[in-house]
Amino acid sequence: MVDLAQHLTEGPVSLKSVADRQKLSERYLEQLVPDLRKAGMVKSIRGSQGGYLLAKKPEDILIGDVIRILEGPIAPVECTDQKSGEDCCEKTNFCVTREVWVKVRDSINDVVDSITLADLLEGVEKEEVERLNIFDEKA
Amino acid sequence: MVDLAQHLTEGPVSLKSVADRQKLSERYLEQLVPDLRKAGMVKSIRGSQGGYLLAKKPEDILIGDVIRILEGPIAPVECTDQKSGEDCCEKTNFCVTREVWVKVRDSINDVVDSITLADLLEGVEKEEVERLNIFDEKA
DNA sequence: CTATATCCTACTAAACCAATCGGAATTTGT
DNA sequence: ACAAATTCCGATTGGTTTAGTAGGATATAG
Repeated sequence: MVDLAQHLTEGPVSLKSVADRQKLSERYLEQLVPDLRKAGMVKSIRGSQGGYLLAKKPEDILIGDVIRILEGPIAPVECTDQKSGEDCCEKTNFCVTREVWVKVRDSINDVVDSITLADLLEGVEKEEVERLNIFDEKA
Repeated sequence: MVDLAQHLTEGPVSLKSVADRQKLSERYLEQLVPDLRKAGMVKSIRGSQGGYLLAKKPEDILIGDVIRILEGPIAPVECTDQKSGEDCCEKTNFCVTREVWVKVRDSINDVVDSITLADLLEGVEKEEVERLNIFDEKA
Protein backbone atom coordinates (compact mmCIF):
# COMPACT_ATOMS: atom_id res chain seq x y z
CA MET A 1 0.00 0.00 0.00
CA VAL A 2 2.89 2.32 0.76
CA ASP A 3 4.42 1.57 -2.62
CA LEU A 4 1.09 2.12 -4.34
CA ALA A 5 0.70 5.44 -2.60
CA GLN A 6 4.18 6.53 -3.62
CA HIS A 7 3.36 5.96 -7.27
CA LEU A 8 -0.22 7.07 -7.39
CA THR A 9 0.43 9.79 -9.97
CA GLU A 10 1.92 7.37 -12.47
CA GLY A 11 -1.25 5.53 -13.41
CA PRO A 12 -1.94 1.88 -12.67
CA VAL A 13 0.87 0.19 -10.76
CA SER A 14 1.57 -3.42 -11.70
CA LEU A 15 2.32 -5.97 -9.03
CA LYS A 16 5.50 -6.77 -10.91
CA SER A 17 6.85 -3.27 -10.33
CA VAL A 18 5.86 -3.37 -6.67
CA ALA A 19 7.49 -6.76 -6.30
CA ASP A 20 10.73 -5.50 -7.84
CA ARG A 21 10.92 -2.38 -5.70
CA GLN A 22 9.86 -4.00 -2.43
CA LYS A 23 11.73 -7.25 -2.96
CA LEU A 24 8.67 -9.39 -2.62
CA SER A 25 7.53 -12.13 -4.96
CA GLU A 26 4.87 -11.16 -7.45
CA ARG A 27 3.11 -14.44 -6.67
CA TYR A 28 2.79 -13.51 -3.05
CA LEU A 29 1.38 -10.08 -3.77
CA GLU A 30 -1.02 -11.67 -6.22
CA GLN A 31 -2.44 -13.58 -3.31
CA LEU A 32 -2.82 -10.60 -1.00
CA VAL A 33 -3.96 -7.72 -3.13
CA PRO A 34 -7.30 -9.18 -4.25
CA ASP A 35 -8.45 -9.02 -0.62
CA LEU A 36 -7.71 -5.31 -0.58
CA ARG A 37 -9.68 -4.92 -3.79
CA LYS A 38 -12.71 -6.79 -2.46
CA ALA A 39 -12.63 -4.54 0.58
CA GLY A 40 -12.66 -1.43 -1.61
CA MET A 41 -9.14 -0.31 -0.72
CA VAL A 42 -7.71 -0.46 -4.20
CA LYS A 43 -9.10 -0.52 -7.72
CA SER A 44 -7.79 -2.97 -10.27
CA ILE A 45 -7.37 -2.52 -14.01
CA ARG A 46 -6.93 -5.75 -15.90
CA GLY A 47 -5.00 -6.36 -19.07
CA SER A 48 -1.84 -4.97 -20.49
CA GLN A 49 -0.68 -1.72 -18.91
CA GLY A 50 -3.11 -2.49 -16.11
CA GLY A 51 -2.40 -2.62 -12.42
CA TYR A 52 -3.71 -1.25 -9.17
CA LEU A 53 -4.69 2.18 -7.90
CA LEU A 54 -5.62 3.36 -4.43
CA ALA A 55 -9.37 3.67 -4.18
CA LYS A 56 -9.12 6.45 -1.59
CA LYS A 57 -6.76 9.25 -0.66
CA PRO A 58 -3.84 8.15 1.58
CA GLU A 59 -5.19 10.40 4.35
CA ASP A 60 -8.38 8.37 4.36
CA ILE A 61 -6.76 4.97 4.59
CA LEU A 62 -6.25 3.70 8.13
CA ILE A 63 -3.53 1.15 8.38
CA GLY A 64 -5.68 -0.61 10.95
CA ASP A 65 -8.14 -1.34 8.17
CA VAL A 66 -5.37 -2.61 5.92
CA ILE A 67 -4.07 -4.94 8.62
CA ARG A 68 -7.51 -6.26 9.45
CA ILE A 69 -8.23 -6.95 5.79
CA LEU A 70 -4.98 -8.79 5.25
CA GLU A 71 -4.65 -10.54 8.59
CA GLY A 72 -8.18 -10.88 9.85
CA PRO A 73 -9.60 -9.41 13.06
CA ILE A 74 -7.00 -8.21 15.52
CA ALA A 75 -7.34 -10.43 18.59
CA PRO A 76 -4.47 -11.46 20.86
CA VAL A 77 -6.40 -14.58 21.86
CA GLU A 78 -9.33 -16.23 20.17
CA CYS A 79 -11.89 -15.40 22.82
CA THR A 80 -11.38 -11.66 22.31
CA ASP A 81 -12.67 -11.99 18.76
CA GLN A 82 -16.30 -10.89 18.49
CA LYS A 83 -17.57 -14.00 16.73
CA SER A 84 -16.05 -17.00 18.43
CA GLY A 85 -15.44 -15.42 21.81
CA GLU A 86 -17.93 -17.17 24.04
CA ASP A 87 -16.95 -20.80 24.43
CA CYS A 88 -13.82 -20.39 26.52
CA CYS A 89 -15.32 -19.14 29.78
CA GLU A 90 -16.21 -22.52 31.17
CA LYS A 91 -12.84 -22.36 32.87
CA THR A 92 -12.70 -20.83 36.32
CA ASN A 93 -11.06 -17.40 36.32
CA PHE A 94 -10.68 -17.40 32.59
CA CYS A 95 -12.75 -14.29 32.11
CA VAL A 96 -10.53 -12.35 34.51
CA THR A 97 -7.51 -12.92 32.37
CA ARG A 98 -9.68 -12.32 29.34
CA GLU A 99 -10.14 -8.74 30.52
CA VAL A 100 -6.41 -8.29 30.07
CA TRP A 101 -6.55 -9.49 26.51
CA VAL A 102 -9.51 -7.24 25.77
CA LYS A 103 -7.50 -4.26 26.93
CA VAL A 104 -4.55 -5.36 24.81
CA ARG A 105 -6.80 -5.83 21.81
CA ASP A 106 -8.36 -2.39 22.17
CA SER A 107 -4.99 -0.79 22.63
CA ILE A 108 -3.62 -2.36 19.45
CA ASN A 109 -6.65 -1.27 17.48
CA ASP A 110 -6.33 2.26 18.82
CA VAL A 111 -2.73 2.47 17.69
CA VAL A 112 -3.22 1.14 14.18
CA ASP A 113 -6.36 3.20 13.69
CA SER A 114 -4.50 6.36 14.63
CA ILE A 115 -2.09 6.03 11.70
CA THR A 116 -3.01 6.69 8.10
CA LEU A 117 -1.21 5.75 4.94
CA ALA A 118 -0.37 9.43 4.52
CA ASP A 119 1.49 9.33 7.85
CA LEU A 120 3.64 6.50 6.54
CA LEU A 121 4.40 8.43 3.37
CA GLU A 122 5.84 11.24 5.47
CA GLY A 123 8.07 8.68 7.10
CA VAL A 124 9.35 7.49 3.75
CA GLU A 125 10.28 11.02 2.75
CA LYS A 126 12.16 11.59 5.99
CA GLU A 127 14.05 8.37 5.45
CA GLU A 128 15.09 9.41 1.99
CA VAL A 129 16.38 12.74 3.27
CA GLU A 130 18.43 10.89 5.86
CA ARG A 131 19.89 8.61 3.22
CA LEU A 132 20.95 11.64 1.23
CA ASN A 133 22.60 13.20 4.27
CA ILE A 134 24.60 10.07 4.93
CA PHE A 135 25.62 10.08 1.27
CA ASP A 136 26.79 13.69 1.57
CA GLU A 137 28.84 12.94 4.65
CA LYS A 138 30.65 10.17 2.86
CA ALA A 139 31.43 12.40 -0.13
CA MET B 1 -0.79 -17.26 38.93
CA VAL B 2 -4.31 -16.09 39.71
CA ASP B 3 -5.11 -19.43 41.25
CA LEU B 4 -1.91 -19.37 43.28
CA ALA B 5 -2.74 -15.89 44.52
CA GLN B 6 -6.22 -16.97 45.54
CA HIS B 7 -4.83 -19.72 47.74
CA LEU B 8 -1.72 -18.05 49.08
CA THR B 9 -2.83 -18.39 52.71
CA GLU B 10 -3.21 -22.14 52.49
CA GLY B 11 0.45 -23.07 52.23
CA PRO B 12 2.08 -24.65 49.20
CA VAL B 13 -0.32 -25.15 46.29
CA SER B 14 0.19 -28.30 44.22
CA LEU B 15 -0.11 -28.21 40.49
CA LYS B 16 -2.64 -30.99 40.76
CA SER B 17 -5.03 -28.77 42.71
CA VAL B 18 -4.52 -25.91 40.28
CA ALA B 19 -5.11 -28.24 37.36
CA ASP B 20 -8.36 -29.50 38.88
CA ARG B 21 -9.72 -26.05 39.66
CA GLN B 22 -8.63 -24.40 36.41
CA LYS B 23 -9.41 -27.37 34.18
CA LEU B 24 -5.91 -27.62 32.80
CA SER B 25 -3.73 -30.70 32.58
CA GLU B 26 -1.20 -31.10 35.34
CA ARG B 27 1.36 -32.10 32.72
CA TYR B 28 0.92 -28.85 30.92
CA LEU B 29 1.32 -26.76 34.05
CA GLU B 30 4.38 -28.81 34.94
CA GLN B 31 5.93 -27.54 31.76
CA LEU B 32 5.11 -23.87 32.34
CA VAL B 33 5.61 -23.24 36.03
CA PRO B 34 9.34 -24.00 36.21
CA ASP B 35 9.95 -20.97 33.98
CA LEU B 36 8.17 -18.81 36.54
CA ARG B 37 10.30 -20.30 39.25
CA LYS B 38 13.55 -19.64 37.42
CA ALA B 39 12.46 -16.05 36.94
CA GLY B 40 11.83 -15.67 40.66
CA MET B 41 8.07 -15.33 40.40
CA VAL B 42 7.18 -18.36 42.48
CA LYS B 43 8.95 -20.53 45.02
CA SER B 44 8.73 -24.30 44.85
CA ILE B 45 8.70 -26.83 47.66
CA ARG B 46 9.43 -30.34 46.57
CA GLY B 47 8.19 -33.57 47.98
CA SER B 48 4.95 -34.65 49.57
CA GLN B 49 2.73 -31.78 50.68
CA GLY B 50 4.91 -29.58 48.51
CA GLY B 51 3.79 -27.19 45.84
CA TYR B 52 4.23 -23.60 44.78
CA LEU B 53 3.99 -20.23 46.50
CA LEU B 54 4.09 -16.73 45.11
CA ALA B 55 7.54 -15.24 45.68
CA LYS B 56 6.17 -11.69 45.85
CA LYS B 57 3.00 -9.92 46.90
CA PRO B 58 0.29 -9.87 44.21
CA GLU B 59 0.58 -6.06 44.10
CA ASP B 60 4.20 -6.42 43.06
CA ILE B 61 3.63 -8.88 40.24
CA LEU B 62 3.08 -7.28 36.83
CA ILE B 63 1.21 -9.49 34.47
CA GLY B 64 3.44 -8.14 31.74
CA ASP B 65 6.33 -9.90 33.42
CA VAL B 66 4.35 -13.12 33.69
CA ILE B 67 3.46 -13.00 30.00
CA ARG B 68 7.01 -12.27 28.92
CA ILE B 69 8.35 -15.12 31.04
CA LEU B 70 5.87 -17.61 29.65
CA GLU B 71 5.65 -16.42 26.06
CA GLY B 72 8.94 -14.68 25.43
CA PRO B 73 9.47 -11.06 24.45
CA ILE B 74 6.33 -9.26 23.29
CA ALA B 75 6.90 -8.36 19.65
CA PRO B 76 4.17 -8.22 16.98
CA VAL B 77 6.81 -8.91 14.31
CA GLU B 78 10.29 -10.33 14.66
CA CYS B 79 12.13 -7.15 13.75
CA THR B 80 10.62 -5.30 16.73
CA ASP B 81 12.40 -7.68 19.08
CA GLN B 82 15.53 -6.13 20.53
CA LYS B 83 17.86 -8.97 19.68
CA SER B 84 17.12 -10.10 16.17
CA GLY B 85 15.65 -6.87 14.89
CA GLU B 86 18.23 -5.65 12.45
CA ASP B 87 18.30 -7.94 9.46
CA CYS B 88 14.95 -7.11 7.92
CA CYS B 89 15.58 -3.56 6.81
CA GLU B 90 17.22 -4.38 3.52
CA LYS B 91 13.77 -4.03 2.04
CA THR B 92 12.74 -0.65 0.73
CA ASN B 93 10.18 1.07 2.96
CA PHE B 94 10.29 -1.72 5.46
CA CYS B 95 11.41 0.46 8.29
CA VAL B 96 8.46 2.77 7.79
CA THR B 97 6.03 0.00 8.46
CA ARG B 98 8.30 -1.17 11.24
CA GLU B 99 7.56 2.09 13.06
CA VAL B 100 3.95 0.97 13.22
CA TRP B 101 4.88 -2.31 14.82
CA VAL B 102 7.15 -0.57 17.31
CA LYS B 103 4.21 1.57 18.41
CA VAL B 104 2.02 -1.50 18.68
CA ARG B 105 4.66 -3.31 20.69
CA ASP B 106 5.10 -0.42 23.12
CA SER B 107 1.38 -0.06 23.51
CA ILE B 108 0.95 -3.72 24.38
CA ASN B 109 3.75 -3.58 26.92
CA ASP B 110 2.24 -0.47 28.49
CA VAL B 111 -1.09 -2.19 28.94
CA VAL B 112 0.19 -5.41 30.45
CA ASP B 113 2.65 -3.55 32.68
CA SER B 114 -0.17 -1.42 34.06
CA ILE B 115 -2.00 -4.42 35.52
CA THR B 116 -0.86 -6.35 38.58
CA LEU B 117 -1.90 -9.73 39.83
CA ALA B 118 -3.73 -7.92 42.64
CA ASP B 119 -5.86 -6.14 40.04
CA LEU B 120 -6.92 -9.49 38.63
CA LEU B 121 -7.82 -10.76 42.08
CA GLU B 122 -10.26 -7.90 42.47
CA GLY B 123 -11.83 -8.98 39.24
CA VAL B 124 -12.27 -12.52 40.50
CA GLU B 125 -14.08 -11.25 43.58
CA LYS B 126 -16.41 -9.11 41.52
CA GLU B 127 -17.17 -12.07 39.33
CA GLU B 128 -18.05 -14.20 42.31
CA VAL B 129 -20.38 -11.53 43.63
CA GLU B 130 -22.10 -11.43 40.27
CA ARG B 131 -22.49 -15.17 40.24
CA LEU B 132 -24.15 -15.02 43.64
CA ASN B 133 -26.50 -12.28 42.46
CA ILE B 134 -27.56 -14.37 39.50
CA PHE B 135 -28.10 -17.28 41.85
CA ASP B 136 -30.28 -15.12 44.09
CA GLU B 137 -32.37 -13.93 41.18
CA LYS B 138 -33.09 -17.48 40.15
CA ALA B 139 -34.11 -18.44 43.66
C1' DC C 1 9.08 -47.11 52.76
C1' DT C 2 5.55 -45.19 50.28
C1' DA C 3 2.81 -41.67 48.46
C1' DT C 4 3.02 -37.16 46.81
C1' DA C 5 5.27 -33.71 44.60
C1' DT C 6 8.50 -31.11 41.73
C1' DC C 7 11.74 -31.50 37.99
C1' DC C 8 13.87 -32.42 33.33
C1' DT C 9 14.14 -33.62 28.49
C1' DA C 10 12.18 -35.14 24.88
C1' DC C 11 8.31 -36.11 21.59
C1' DT C 12 3.72 -35.59 18.97
C1' DA C 13 -0.04 -33.48 16.56
C1' DA C 14 -2.40 -29.79 14.90
C1' DA C 15 -2.61 -25.13 13.31
C1' DC C 16 -0.83 -21.36 10.95
C1' DC C 17 1.53 -18.60 7.52
C1' DA C 18 4.58 -17.24 3.82
C1' DA C 19 5.32 -18.52 -0.50
C1' DT C 20 4.74 -21.28 -4.81
C1' DC C 21 2.34 -23.27 -8.88
C1' DG C 22 -0.56 -23.83 -13.00
C1' DG C 23 -3.51 -21.95 -15.68
C1' DA C 24 -7.83 -18.98 -16.99
C1' DA C 25 -9.69 -14.35 -18.18
C1' DT C 26 -9.05 -9.60 -19.66
C1' DT C 27 -7.17 -5.67 -22.03
C1' DT C 28 -3.76 -2.83 -24.87
C1' DG C 29 -1.07 -2.09 -28.83
C1' DT C 30 0.42 -3.49 -33.31
C1' DA D 1 -6.52 -11.01 -35.38
C1' DC D 2 -2.67 -11.71 -32.50
C1' DA D 3 0.77 -11.32 -28.84
C1' DA D 4 2.25 -9.49 -24.62
C1' DA D 5 1.08 -7.87 -20.18
C1' DT D 6 -1.54 -8.30 -16.36
C1' DT D 7 -5.13 -9.42 -13.02
C1' DC D 8 -7.60 -13.35 -11.17
C1' DC D 9 -8.60 -18.02 -8.92
C1' DG D 10 -7.98 -22.39 -6.45
C1' DA D 11 -4.92 -25.73 -4.71
C1' DT D 12 -0.70 -27.03 -2.61
C1' DT D 13 3.67 -26.94 -0.23
C1' DG D 14 7.06 -26.45 3.46
C1' DG D 15 8.57 -24.50 7.57
C1' DT D 16 7.61 -22.76 12.13
C1' DT D 17 5.16 -22.47 16.17
C1' DT D 18 2.48 -24.08 19.99
C1' DA D 19 -0.61 -26.69 22.98
C1' DG D 20 -0.38 -30.75 24.99
C1' DT D 21 1.62 -35.60 26.14
C1' DA D 22 5.04 -39.04 27.89
C1' DG D 23 8.56 -41.22 30.67
C1' DG D 24 11.28 -41.23 34.23
C1' DA D 25 14.48 -38.94 37.85
C1' DT D 26 14.65 -36.48 42.29
C1' DA D 27 13.08 -34.85 46.73
C1' DT D 28 10.31 -34.87 51.06
C1' DA D 29 6.56 -35.76 54.70
C1' DG D 30 4.53 -39.05 57.47
